[in-house]
Amino acid sequence: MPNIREIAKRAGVGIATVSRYINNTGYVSEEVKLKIQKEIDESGYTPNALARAIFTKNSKTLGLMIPNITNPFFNQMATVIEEHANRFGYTLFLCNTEDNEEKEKEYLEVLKSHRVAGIIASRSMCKDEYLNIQIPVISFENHISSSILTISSDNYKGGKMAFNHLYERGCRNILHIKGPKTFDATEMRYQGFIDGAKEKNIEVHVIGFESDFQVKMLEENLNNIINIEKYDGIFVFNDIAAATVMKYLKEKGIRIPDDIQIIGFDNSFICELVHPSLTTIEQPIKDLGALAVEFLIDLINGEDIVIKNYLVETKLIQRESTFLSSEVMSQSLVD
Amino acid sequence: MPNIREIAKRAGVGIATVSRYINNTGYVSEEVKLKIQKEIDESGYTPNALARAIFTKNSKTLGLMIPNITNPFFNQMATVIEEHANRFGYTLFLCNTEDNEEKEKEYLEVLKSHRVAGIIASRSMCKDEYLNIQIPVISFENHISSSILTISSDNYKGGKMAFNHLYERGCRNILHIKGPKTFDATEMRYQGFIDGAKEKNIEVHVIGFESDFQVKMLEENLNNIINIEKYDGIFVFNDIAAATVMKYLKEKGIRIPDDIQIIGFDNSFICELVHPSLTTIEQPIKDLGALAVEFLIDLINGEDIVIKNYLVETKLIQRESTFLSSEVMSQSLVD
DNA sequence: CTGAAAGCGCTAACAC
DNA sequence: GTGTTAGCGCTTTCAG
Repeated sequence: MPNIREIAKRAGVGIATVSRYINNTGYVSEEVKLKIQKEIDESGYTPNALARAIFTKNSKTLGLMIPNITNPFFNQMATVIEEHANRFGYTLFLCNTEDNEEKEKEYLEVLKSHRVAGIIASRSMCKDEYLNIQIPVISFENHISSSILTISSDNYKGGKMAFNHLYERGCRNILHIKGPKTFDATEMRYQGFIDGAKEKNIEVHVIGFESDFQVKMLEENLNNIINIEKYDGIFVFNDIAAATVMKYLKEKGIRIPDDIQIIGFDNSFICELVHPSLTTIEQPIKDLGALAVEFLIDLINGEDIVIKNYLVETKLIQRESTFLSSEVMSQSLVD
Repeated sequence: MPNIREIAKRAGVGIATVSRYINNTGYVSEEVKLKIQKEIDESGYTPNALARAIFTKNSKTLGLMIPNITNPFFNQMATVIEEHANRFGYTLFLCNTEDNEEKEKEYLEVLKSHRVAGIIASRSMCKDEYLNIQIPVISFENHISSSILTISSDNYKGGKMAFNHLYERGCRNILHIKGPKTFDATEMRYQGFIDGAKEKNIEVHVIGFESDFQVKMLEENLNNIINIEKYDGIFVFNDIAAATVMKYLKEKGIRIPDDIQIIGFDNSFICELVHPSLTTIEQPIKDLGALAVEFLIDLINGEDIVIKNYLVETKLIQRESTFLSSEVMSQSLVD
């Protein structure tokens, strides 16, 4: 791959002229333009973004720091973020932290060394490392520090919504299967759920679950609930875990929604794939991703962002795992 | 963020000494080492990987070009690839092509400009663009060109395995729901399936499906199969599509595996999530990903790789959607 | 309109 | 052991 000097020489012009032509900055005569383009085409020249970045102090790259690209929520976020970043001319470094502090720290160093223009992070395990970072950072789902804008869906309201939905569908013996304590998002869902129950003076049960997306462990947990059949409604912290619960119930011969109604969180593709389809609280992933990128680009461009917490509304998506409206009619007669 | 000159000045040493210290190349006295480290710590200095790359001609970055990080197969691959790349000190650019030729071409330019050390690509829509590329490339799943090593699981054998399994489980009226024509992988599964059927002198039916991972479209297709209940076994090109088929069947009151047995492909987490759990052909994703990275690193390091096609064995994972062994016993008496 | 030259941050000869 | 210097490929003044 030739460099700009080579192109300049071949085209018989100065190096600055080639630069001006490539970047469309300053005047270049039509005639010269053609000559340069010809040399570029023939040699397969592509400007070196690294050299450019060194000078312009903008690498046009972003770091995406997430626990696990295998998780539907994060891979959907990644898709939206990638698409938007692209629109602004930015390319993404993929950093899977595996919720591992060491790995995240290392990645943070790598991103710094590659001089990424900004970082979008979620569920940090080394929040202190972000305190004196000189790179613009946006966080989603989890709070990192008071100086970093966090974008998330309104998990609290979502949790309350979940409770209220089960309540309205006639459930009075409700269980919440709650996510790991270290995740702000699932913690908020739990809070919203609890508060919803208090408002209706309903006593609810909660069991915790200590790691993300590990179906096996969830199954073990479920076996510890001796009388799961005594509940008539379950709110699970996310869709995949909810699907696992559904499977467990089906295997015990418990009918959904007839015996137990169930509601998840996220509105991932899983909801439509399971039978019966899963009622859930939708997180507006497209909005979350778009906002994250737009705020980050603003920060990169030196704009001041005063807001430190940005909540996006969630939405109930009703499906078969809680009674559909037609069935609710007849059910309410019984109630 | 200071630069190396700044650190050198503050530590009262030469710039080359700092470089030597950082890169552990050449001698530096203990005393000076301490002074330099102190300045690095105090200033939060991180070496500029961009500048370094310009000189060393190795950016220590790789491009991962895949259709869609939302697809479980690709996000699992991405996870393995990321992990291995990391082990060799490489960081990944995430490039979702969406199976879109324009997007892939643009990304190829971006990757070139960022001087990635290598590219791992799958399911390219612009194979010609790879012909004269000056960057090491490894492809997985799909063939790009005769000069590019393709790593994939043995989809042909996998397809045959799927047929044979259904056959052994007693199915004689078998349907294959086949993936898009443009995907080498699903095409090979189809071929293996067909050939397996020929060997047993069984006539099979095949319906095609023209886009990836679009559950809605699959459902529309299914409605066109008037008599799906006449089949007793179905092989679907991947697990998600298979799960969709299962759901469709359940809604029609067809029992799995009693009325129709079903087998998928990939062994993604979906298999364990659906009820009954889904029998499938496992792709050894960990091996595929590890191999892809290792071969790519070899290429980057200038090694010659003569092999142009590397197949990894698939494996049958039997679950409830085809009879489990105990049930097979009694079933074979009937047969 | 165009080119020479300085400088971005780094590495590696090459002297001392 | 260490510092000076050239040069990696680029952009951008600043003359002409």
